[in-house]
Amino acid sequence: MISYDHKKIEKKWQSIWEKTKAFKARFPSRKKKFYSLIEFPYPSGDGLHVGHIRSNTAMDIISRKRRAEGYNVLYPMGWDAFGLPTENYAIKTGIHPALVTKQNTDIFRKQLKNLGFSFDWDREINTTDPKYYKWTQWIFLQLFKKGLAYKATVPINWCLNCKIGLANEEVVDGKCERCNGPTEKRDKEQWMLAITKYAERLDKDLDSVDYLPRIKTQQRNWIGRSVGAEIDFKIKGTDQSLKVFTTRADTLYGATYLVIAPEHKILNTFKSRIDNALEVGMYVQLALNQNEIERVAENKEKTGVPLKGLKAINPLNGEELPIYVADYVLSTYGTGVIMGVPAHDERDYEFAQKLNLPIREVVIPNRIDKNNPPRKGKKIVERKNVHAIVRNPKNGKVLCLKWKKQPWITFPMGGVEDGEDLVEAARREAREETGYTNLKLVKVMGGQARAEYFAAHKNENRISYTNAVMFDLTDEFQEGRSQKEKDSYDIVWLPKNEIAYPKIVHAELDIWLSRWDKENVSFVGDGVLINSGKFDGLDSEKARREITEFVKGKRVIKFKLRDWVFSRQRYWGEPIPIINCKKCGLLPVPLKQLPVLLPDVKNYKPTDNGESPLSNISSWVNVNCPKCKGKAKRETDVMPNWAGSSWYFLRYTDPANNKEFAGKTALKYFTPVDWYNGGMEHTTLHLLYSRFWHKFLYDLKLVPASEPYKKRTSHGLILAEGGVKMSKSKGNVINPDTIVENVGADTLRLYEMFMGPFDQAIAWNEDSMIGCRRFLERVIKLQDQVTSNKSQVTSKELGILINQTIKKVTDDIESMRFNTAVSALMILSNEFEKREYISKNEFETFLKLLSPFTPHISEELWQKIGNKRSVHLAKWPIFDKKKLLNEKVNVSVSIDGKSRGIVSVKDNATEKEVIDLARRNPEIGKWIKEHKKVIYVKGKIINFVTGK
RNA sequence: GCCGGAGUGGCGUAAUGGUAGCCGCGCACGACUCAAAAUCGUGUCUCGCAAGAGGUGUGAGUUCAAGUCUCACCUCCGGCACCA
Repeated sequence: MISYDHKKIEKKWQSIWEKTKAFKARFPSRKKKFYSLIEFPYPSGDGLHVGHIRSNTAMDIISRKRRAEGYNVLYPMGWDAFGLPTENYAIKTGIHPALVTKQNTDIFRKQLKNLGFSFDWDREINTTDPKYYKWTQWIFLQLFKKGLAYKATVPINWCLNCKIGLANEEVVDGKCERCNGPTEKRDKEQWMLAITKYAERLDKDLDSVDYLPRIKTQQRNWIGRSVGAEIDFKIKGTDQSLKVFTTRADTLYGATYLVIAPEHKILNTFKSRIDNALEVGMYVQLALNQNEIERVAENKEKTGVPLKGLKAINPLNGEELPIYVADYVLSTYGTGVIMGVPAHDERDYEFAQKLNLPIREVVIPNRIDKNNPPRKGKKIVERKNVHAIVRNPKNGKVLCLKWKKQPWITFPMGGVEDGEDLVEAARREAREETGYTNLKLVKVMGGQARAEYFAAHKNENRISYTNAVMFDLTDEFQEGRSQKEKDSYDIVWLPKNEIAYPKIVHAELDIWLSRWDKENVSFVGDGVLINSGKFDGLDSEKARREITEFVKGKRVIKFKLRDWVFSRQRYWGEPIPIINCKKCGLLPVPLKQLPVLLPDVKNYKPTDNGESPLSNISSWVNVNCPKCKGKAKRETDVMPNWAGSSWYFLRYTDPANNKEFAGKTALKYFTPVDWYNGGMEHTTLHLLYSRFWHKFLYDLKLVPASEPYKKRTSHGLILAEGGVKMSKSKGNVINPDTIVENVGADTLRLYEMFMGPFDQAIAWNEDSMIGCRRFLERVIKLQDQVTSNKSQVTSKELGILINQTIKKVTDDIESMRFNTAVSALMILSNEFEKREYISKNEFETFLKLLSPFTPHISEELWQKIGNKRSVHLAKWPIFDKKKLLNEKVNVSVSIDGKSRGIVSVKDNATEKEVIDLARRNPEIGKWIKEHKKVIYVKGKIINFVTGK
């Protein structure tokens, strides 16, 4: 009986790998490189948890596979150790954050080593190491010298608990991301990084990288690129104008007012001309005093006041428009002025409703009939129509006409005469066509819809402008219908869920459906212009161009992305290497003096006035100006913890360099990162920030590629049992140590890969893990069956299964379908178990495929069956394309798509052979009677179609 | 509201448009055992004694054939959210 002593095996191999430096990335090297990366952890006091391991194991598998494929792999690890939890712990305990960091990283390192990850530990880095942050500071100074790091007084998010300024990204639902406490807006002088200067490239270059689509989408949403126009509206009686940013220049005829943000400067410039300046002033005061939470409060009603005495001129038609100030317009986006188009913007609609402003529809949706599209060269006739949508409130069914001569179902409908009332026209059509007369008006379903189609009976193309009117039946009384109507169609009542295209043939149907249950709201989509003078009939896209040009507007691109607030009034971060001299201004610390070291302090608490604790250390703060040698002060703000992680992957390529952040040749060889896996939560912060820094360094010609990561993938969260997030406060965090102790690292790794699709969130379930442990125990037992006796070599079928498994595991690892790769290995192992003997060769192939998942046990067995060199030096197996399929295949026999059994045939069997075989099989043959048609897909299925 | 993603046994999940439920957990029965655990074997979607019928969130559609493709809807998860 062979036992599985995981502790002994895992310890043994971990120490051998460490001694032999088995996973060292060589440099220089003639081999092709592969750089695989995972996010370096923040070494919190809680230690590693099982969530970390999912990403680590996945990239470990890929790294090990790449090595077996002959690559020189760089798979590094380090510590992102600056940050608030450590600092808060220091405040509480008085222990120096550096010491806390040291303790925590020691724990993390040990935990990671116990899991057998193939990191190159010689390249370990730590962002809090002065030898590292020297270069973080150096890069900051390059940004400063290029004008991309600047100081500005900005309203920042201020956390009342942490007493710290937060970036927009660190505020979640108006609350501090870390402590969940309330935040408010405060004006403060802050260091900023001009990431917006790179917005266009950060957006566009996403085309050139291989990121998961959802990652790209999320970044694009965050960057928020939108193309629009800036259009000047003259202020009546002055030589000044208001610049409006809009993405909907096509709706310019529908503008019925302008709105400016409360911060807008014309409020001061034209104060004397505003008749109700007092009222306006009070409104603005109120708006500016709101904090973030109040301003974004849900369902907040729109408010605003007019600027009496000021009028703007619509440049398109010369119309005079009132000007309002309202807090729903943001000063920080666009120009801080919008044109109000209530018919085509929901917010404007809401505002207009509230303040009784006119609503003018200028764009209507357009549909081209799929069944009868317009034909070329036919004359075009325009018509005005109405659809009557009649519901029976008793059963929710809808009144329809089933046409006798056409395969149509329609609503009651007809033309509308000029000047005829819509509702009356709809009533008339319903009565004439169906006989129902007792109808209660529910609503007119929004504005018109336009449709283009070919009217065959008149041989002409039509453009229809249709309104829909909705009624409820008050009773089921029905008048008689004319014979003509009776001959034309039957009356049918259809349930709501059957009101769908193409059963109902109206091209406009989707428009009515979208308005079915909604109150009258504005139409915000693109369509065709009406009520727009000479632009009538143009589609939105064309109209945007032509109208913008006509009013001499400028095409502009705007972004939601804002510059990055880079200051923190804290201790545990990289000091910003700037000296402030009253005479000479802001100066960079001379390069020779880098790094600016963090001084020792007694108290890590921020000061009461919100300054960094560093500001209390006069011996550190007071320096001589590097230029005039006069008295000057150091900058006391430190960097956010996103700083160190914005370039750490570059440092791994050359971690000990003390002349540069990394040597050119090492960078050239190792970067860009080939494959970066990490959490979705970093998509809009770390991932975007590091792309920005990297592009900046690329512009300075300091890195060889414009994008840092060729490929980015993401793992799903591991949740606690019950599907909730793991968190310390809930006490449901699973620590890997006990699992490694009880069942071993290999089992834990295997289970995390097997538990479900890698990219999906999944709940931890310790009971299921036992299956992975059992599998490994059975794999160990297989060694007894291994024979090197050639005459006992196993069957052809097994050879095919092995070949299929090589292909499956190889492909699945590449696409991160680890769960199915493990499943394939289990299937092969089950097959092995059934046999008396397994050839050494076959078992070796199996071990090689298994080794990236469970490296310790694979090494052990590899050695046991007589190999001297490590399994990680063995070549990755290659499958033989010709040996993937059996000669005999199972063909499924079905009658009318219903499966009735299988027959086993040669893979190239003809249809006739298969039919014969199927007929002869009594279980299947009894089903095969008359059939009109046979569908035979070689090697897969044969289907008899009876045509019933 | 907008943008992503997902809905399949008791559970985690698997299925190039071609026998739905592979692999694993759990459960049941059997073997081993004085007994239990472990291990091994057999079975395990639902209804039905059976023959058979039904079945992948709902409703339509395309197809010889739909978990898979199309349209509409419902539910859940993630992200964004007055960005004009």
